[in-house]
Amino acid sequence: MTKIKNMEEFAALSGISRPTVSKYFHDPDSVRPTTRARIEEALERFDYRPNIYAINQNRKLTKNIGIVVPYLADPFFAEIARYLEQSCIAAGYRPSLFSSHGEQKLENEILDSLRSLKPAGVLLAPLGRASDQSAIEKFCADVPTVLFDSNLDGMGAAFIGSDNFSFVSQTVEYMTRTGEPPSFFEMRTPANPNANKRRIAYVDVMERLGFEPHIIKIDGTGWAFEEIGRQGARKVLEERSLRTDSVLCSNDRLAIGFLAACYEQGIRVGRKEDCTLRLASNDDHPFAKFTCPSLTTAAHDYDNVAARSVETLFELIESGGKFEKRTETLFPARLVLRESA
Amino acid sequence: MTKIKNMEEFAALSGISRPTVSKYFHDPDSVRPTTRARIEEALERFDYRPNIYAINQNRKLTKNIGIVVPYLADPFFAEIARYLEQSCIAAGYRPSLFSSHGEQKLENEILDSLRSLKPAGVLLAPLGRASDQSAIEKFCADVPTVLFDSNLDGMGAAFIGSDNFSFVSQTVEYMTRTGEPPSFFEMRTPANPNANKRRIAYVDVMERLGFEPHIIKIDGTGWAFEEIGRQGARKVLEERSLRTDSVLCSNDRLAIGFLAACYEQGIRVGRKEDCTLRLASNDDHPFAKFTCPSLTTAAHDYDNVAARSVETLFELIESGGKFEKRTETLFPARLVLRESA
DNA sequence: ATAAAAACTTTACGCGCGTTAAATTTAATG
DNA sequence: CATTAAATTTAACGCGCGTAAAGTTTTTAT
Repeated sequence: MTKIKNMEEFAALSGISRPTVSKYFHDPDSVRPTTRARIEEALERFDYRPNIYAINQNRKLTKNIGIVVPYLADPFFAEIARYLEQSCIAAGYRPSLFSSHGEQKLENEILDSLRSLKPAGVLLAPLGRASDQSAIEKFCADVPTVLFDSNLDGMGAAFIGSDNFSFVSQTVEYMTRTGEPPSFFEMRTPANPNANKRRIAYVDVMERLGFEPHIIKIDGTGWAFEEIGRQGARKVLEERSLRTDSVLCSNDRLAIGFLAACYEQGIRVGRKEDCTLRLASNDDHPFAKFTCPSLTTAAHDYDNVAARSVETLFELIESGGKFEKRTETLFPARLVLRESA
Repeated sequence: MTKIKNMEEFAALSGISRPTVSKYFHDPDSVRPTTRARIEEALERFDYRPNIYAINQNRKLTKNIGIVVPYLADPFFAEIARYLEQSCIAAGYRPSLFSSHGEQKLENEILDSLRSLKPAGVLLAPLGRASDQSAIEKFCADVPTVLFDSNLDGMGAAFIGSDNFSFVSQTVEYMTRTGEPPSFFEMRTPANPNANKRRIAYVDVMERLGFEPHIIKIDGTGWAFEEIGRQGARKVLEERSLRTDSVLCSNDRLAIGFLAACYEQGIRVGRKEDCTLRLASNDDHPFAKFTCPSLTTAAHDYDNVAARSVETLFELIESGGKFEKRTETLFPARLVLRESA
């Protein structure tokens, strides 16, 4: 089988002129069906692919899409990234995946290198508090960007995420309905803006239900939430400073640490008779099913968040990179009842 | 500040000729220090970056490196990918990360799209049994590739991974020394070749120590190991077909499922007096620290596997993409004693 | 059948940079 | 200061493809 060097050669072999072949690769539907058939026939015989670099050099708009998540070692982001990737591919784009690994420096570097990729658009889940706001603002001014998961005021052309109020109200109401109203367990300085919204929602819901909110703030920085949660829970349990027999964690990864601490101290968690503590949480982390006991939690609407994010990005790209006004789309949570509460 | 369009313009502004500027970007040390200083000064003032696509169009060897892992939702691979990424960046390369998400079709597509990226080299952790061997073989013939984590006979220029024998012998010996010799718990048709090596090592070590091996094979396919492990453990526990009070799982993700099943059934796991089962495993998964009880396991030498992988790839690239002969490098495990055994 | 529209071919230029060869400048050496 | 070696400049070509203009063929509509 002959090795094809370039489109010229391939065009000759397929019996179609190069400009038409070029047009075909840009959009197969833009050529006559008979022409298309001939090209695709040749494609089967010769296995030619246009040179990516040459293609993108002259196109104002590449077919690249950048996907940036704050922390890929968190399976939650790995899952959502997977969905985003595949949606992009299905729509004929080339996604590239990046993780900021929790570091501002890295997030900035990624945005920098993304810029030179000249992407058609970017799906960005920012670090949050740790983000370099001005860097992100500048980036969004140059590149059509849709924010997801973690909102930064006014940045990007749109935001798609989960409705933290829905998360917390469902978990709080459930716990209140079936037992004592929960305390709220969170990091003192959370990395993610969702955490702040959840705290506010907790206070709000508790007051609405006529209970006094009780917030437990634990120390620790970084993205090792499980360890932070465990240390914090140990301290709380040892000091016996827990005022309630039910706790709502800000997120599942903290809860995983909390459960580990309980297990260490022989505290049985769950709603069975021999249990002294009920624990619920938010996110429905992929591992929440396998904790001991399994974790009652409010689940993200993964599929909708991901689907709407890419849809929005595609709309943005088609509108030339700008929306009339920034929109924020929030999807409600789904309560997942398991053993822990 | 002026917007710079191309290298011509930037060269003019910096007062250096374009070919020299080009040389600088290829290797800053290849120009005279005074020249370098002038370029870098201009770089500060004007913030210009060469167009990636134009750069790579004419270079036989790009500065791209592909990193492919079988399943990114497994934090183990996310962690190792992070290390690999950063090593590549430090060496002046541009890594791009891909996950096969456990699917052969996707792995093939990744290799295809990687080909058109014309990477200087690729770090590939293949799916294993599910891989399309001939596709990978062809790919490795065209692109300098180093395999890691999961070995495929004769493929790639080198393999770097962990010594499964070291893993299993340490866990088996420890369990034997401190209690009953363990049964071995694994999937009937494991996705990963390491699993086979571990089974063989188990049999080998048991016989060497004078014990009869006992292997429990459970059903299930795919990459949802935790769920497979739980289902399998449930069955074993319900049928009371466990012949020993100690079990060695082929990998941590299965063990996580096993522990969940034990918890459900009220079986206490650990080496304390009230425990009826000891469970150990292999991999030292990022979550192994947070299971209940925490998991005794054999840890990969993450850092060395990752470091050696990139080192080897760089050597490969410098040798022009071919080694005299294929090498296999295996790093021993480190036993991590926790609560489960 | 004829006119108009649509698709295709031919020709040719440009993108931004790699790269090479010859001419020139600068630095290093004795 | 003269001699060499090394670095830089100038000039020019090519990479593979996008794309535009003008001419030709095919399809669709009347």
